[in-house]
Amino acid sequence: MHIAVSAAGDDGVTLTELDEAGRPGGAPVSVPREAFAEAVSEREPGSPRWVWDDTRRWYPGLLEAGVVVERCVDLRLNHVILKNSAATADSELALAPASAWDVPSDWAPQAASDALFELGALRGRRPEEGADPIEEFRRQRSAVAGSADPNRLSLLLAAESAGALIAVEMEFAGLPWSAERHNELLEGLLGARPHPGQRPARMQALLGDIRFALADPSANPDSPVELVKSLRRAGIDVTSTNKWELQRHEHPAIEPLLAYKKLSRLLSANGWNWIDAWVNDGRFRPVYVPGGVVTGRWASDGGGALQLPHQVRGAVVADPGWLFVVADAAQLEPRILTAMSGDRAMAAAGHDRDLYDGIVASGAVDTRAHAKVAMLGAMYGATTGESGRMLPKLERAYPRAIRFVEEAARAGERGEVVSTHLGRSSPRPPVEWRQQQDDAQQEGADEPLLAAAKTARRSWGRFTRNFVVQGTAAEWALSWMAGLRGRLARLGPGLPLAQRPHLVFFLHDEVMVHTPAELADAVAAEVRAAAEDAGRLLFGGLPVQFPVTVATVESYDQAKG
DNA sequence: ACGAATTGCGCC
DNA sequence: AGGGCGCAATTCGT
Repeated sequence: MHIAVSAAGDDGVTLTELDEAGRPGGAPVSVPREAFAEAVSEREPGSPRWVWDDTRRWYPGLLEAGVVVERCVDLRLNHVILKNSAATADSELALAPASAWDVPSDWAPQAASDALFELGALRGRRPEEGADPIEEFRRQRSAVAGSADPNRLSLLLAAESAGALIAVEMEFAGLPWSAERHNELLEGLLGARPHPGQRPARMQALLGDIRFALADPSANPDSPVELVKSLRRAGIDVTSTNKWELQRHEHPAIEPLLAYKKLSRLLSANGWNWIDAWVNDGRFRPVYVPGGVVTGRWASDGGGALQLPHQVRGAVVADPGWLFVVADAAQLEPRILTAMSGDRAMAAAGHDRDLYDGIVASGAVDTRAHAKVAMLGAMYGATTGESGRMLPKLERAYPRAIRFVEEAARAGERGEVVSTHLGRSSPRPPVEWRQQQDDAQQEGADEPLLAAAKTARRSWGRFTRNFVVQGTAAEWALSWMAGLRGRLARLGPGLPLAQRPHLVFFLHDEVMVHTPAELADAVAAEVRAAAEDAGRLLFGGLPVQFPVTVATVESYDQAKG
């Protein structure tokens, strides 16, 4: 059963039962905002699917009232998918002009301070006209029903909506974070916390080494422009200060300089200021943004949640009596490519073992490192270097897989749209791109113009090449996590989220569950089972495995990393 | 002086 | 001539 949730006046909520096609069934029921959570929890035993415009708008309040929602339809996220999908291109929804449903969520993130939250409540609330959730739900059901493969799209929409629930739940629970342990890690690497504007001792010492090695007492590694000048004066022929270029040179200044930059990065991105800004009551609460990346990956807003450096992962510490179950999907993207392309040779290479080892065992390349760089290159569109050299070997052994990504690249170069397995489609190239290609076709187009157009064409091809793999991997990961979420709920039936195993972190192909220690083994089993489910859901009977590595740990740095 | 763009690097 | 991001600090542009 579906129940639509919509705002009624300033401070009420209307609940309307809907049938499968999205038509209203019984009479709508209006309740005051204060009674909303209770009204939802009363319905829970029958587990309806809650249909609402924006999970971030409705769900935080429910969680605070102790209500965990089992299933939902996030109309805004699903709208974006259907609006862009090639599978629903001729639907009423896709053909309609832009509306309130095309505007990104502006509901105040839960992580905002109270003061900001109050401010957000006063402004930034869009008018509701043209945004009737019941009407939108009907349009979405109709678009899916009229597509060539409603099952795949339905799965995608369900997974995306489950992700929206999980994102809010992870913000609600927070990632357990020991500020004390973090401080110890920083002190070990940098020295004691300095006064504002001062360098930590370890960086100050390295600065001395750099200046000595360059024979330049005023060298300033914090300024790329000045640093390039200093390096060139010392006879080091660089044009930029990035790590890649610096590493190629042999000079006593290079090593301390790279060490300095590494520490400088740690200090500015995840140093003491970061702790002050982001850790409260032993929890790090970033804002996750489902669907924040065009490929369907999540993005995050604030705190750099999806870029936590390995250096500080030791500060992610489970509560006393609790543990983390950390799991990641092994070689996810190559396996996704294997399944999408139906490459049986590659499926065999990855059967019951590390896929890269299997590629070596097949004789295609000589080392695991070569297999890995060649596969990544194939999926990213590398043409030069080691990766480019390995590619022909890979293509001889696995022609179907390699041709699959090549096809996606050629389509992009022609300006076409490509789609993931479940039907999320790539954006069309920007109008300037189209214009540039057209200009290059004109008679008398000069050489620089032709070259620039070709560069842009290849670049868009690399994007579409990667889109199909990265996007389908995101679909698998969402399905995995959504299934795991349901399984975790059954490990602690009726318990509030924070008192039973719950997800606390998600990083593209990796999940982390915070669990009472005695349930850790059960959680690990659910993680594996959910991964098997995800493979079956997306690819049915194809003989492609999606193994996961699972570690039960007290702190994040103990997971393989 | 200020906002926009760039650089550099962290994650997958 | 290698895909997708977010963030801080520097540098550019007006």
